[in-house]
Amino acid sequence: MRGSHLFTKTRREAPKDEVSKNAQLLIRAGYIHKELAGVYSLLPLGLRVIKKIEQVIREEMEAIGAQEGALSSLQDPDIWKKTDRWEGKADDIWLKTKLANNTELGLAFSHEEPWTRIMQDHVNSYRDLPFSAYHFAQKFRNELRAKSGLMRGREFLMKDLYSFSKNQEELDSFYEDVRVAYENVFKRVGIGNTTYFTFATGGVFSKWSHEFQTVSEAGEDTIYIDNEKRIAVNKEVYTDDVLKDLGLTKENLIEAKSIEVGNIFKLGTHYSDALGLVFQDEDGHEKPVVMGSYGIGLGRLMGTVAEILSDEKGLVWPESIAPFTYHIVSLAGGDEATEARATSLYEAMITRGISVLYDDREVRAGEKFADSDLIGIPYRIVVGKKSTDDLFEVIRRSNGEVLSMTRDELVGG
RNA sequence: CGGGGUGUAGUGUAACGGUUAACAUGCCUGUUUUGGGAACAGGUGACUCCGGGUUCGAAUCCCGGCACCCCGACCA
Repeated sequence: MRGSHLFTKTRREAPKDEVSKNAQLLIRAGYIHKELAGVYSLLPLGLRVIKKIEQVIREEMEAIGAQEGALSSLQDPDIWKKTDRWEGKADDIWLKTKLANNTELGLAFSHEEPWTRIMQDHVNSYRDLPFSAYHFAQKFRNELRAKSGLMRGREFLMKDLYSFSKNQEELDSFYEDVRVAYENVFKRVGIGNTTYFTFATGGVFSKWSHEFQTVSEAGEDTIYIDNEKRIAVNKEVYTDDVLKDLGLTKENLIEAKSIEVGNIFKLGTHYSDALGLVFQDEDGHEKPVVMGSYGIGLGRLMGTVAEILSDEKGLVWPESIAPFTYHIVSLAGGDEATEARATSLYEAMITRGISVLYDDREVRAGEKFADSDLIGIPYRIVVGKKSTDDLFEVIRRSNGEVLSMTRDELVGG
């Protein structure tokens, strides 16, 4: 991608209606556009990051055998009535709409019901179990108060995974697989060492649910961390009984604000009972499928990385989810030989399929550096009159380290 | 949903109830410049959120609405 073709522009100042660091930086750098409170559109750079995050998650989901589908956002009220999530308390969260003939529809705020119903068509025997399915889908929630940029929105992309098992043991086993997969995801996107496996409110079928909480002042949750055991307890279940149960002592716990970047939850047979998702077991008896659900909000995750891995100059993406790996900054300033050198490097890298943004704009060095810092691509290759055809100055965005790399090293050949 | 706050060029800000709504930045022209947001000159860009009202006169005061931000409540 050539910088001169990229339609987004950077801004010196953030719009005054954004207070959160994640939204300020992502808007200033041209990753996202705010449509409404709690509703953001993705611009080319932002979409690249989201796609990268999506791919990291996809790889970890495939690694535990989950199968990808894609369910609709428009929802049939019938199945939600069966689980008592169409009216009453759920009214607070739904965004509902109507067809021309006045039929009511909902915009999905989650997908337990539709996934469960789909499985009625495909699950008959114990031989069909266990398995798991996931998708990346927009969620719509009528948040009373959207806030903190990408942290709490009314429309957002979420990966949700559902598991279908014969019994509790199978569910427990898969649940553990997901825990490991989630830890891998958070490690890979660069927030592994500040993210804690956290005990939180459970449900009817399990004592706890678990959250993955990333320590950050931008978070809305409060957790108590045991750094030795690398686990935490959400404030909502922070009681003497719970601590005793978990073998934790107050003296070893540190209170911290945190962002919930993932949640895993044992559903038991709540949804399968309500919607009649059953299978015939070896013994000939009909039994409800035992389920689990597991979610990661992609936009929130992008926002969390923006919050945590940024500095006063701008964003700092880890290679795993950066929109580009390299940022060639050409300081030709009208010097044809320099420009040719930069362009030649760019074209060679593109030919090799290397992810590179080439700032070929005719602006001054200072502006290019400032923009490059703000956009936060991991490696900046500075091509100026000082560089030669073979040796390039490469600066690591995360720590400012200056590397000297040959053309062959950069082009990979 | 309760409480508080804010709406003025694309963006950030200013303007006592009183000329043609100002400054910075952005954008356009030109000259010069070219390794950390350059300089100069000229230009472009606003029914001051919407609707009423008070007044000789409203960006400014009052009423209603809408939007946005913050705190709280809420968040399978």
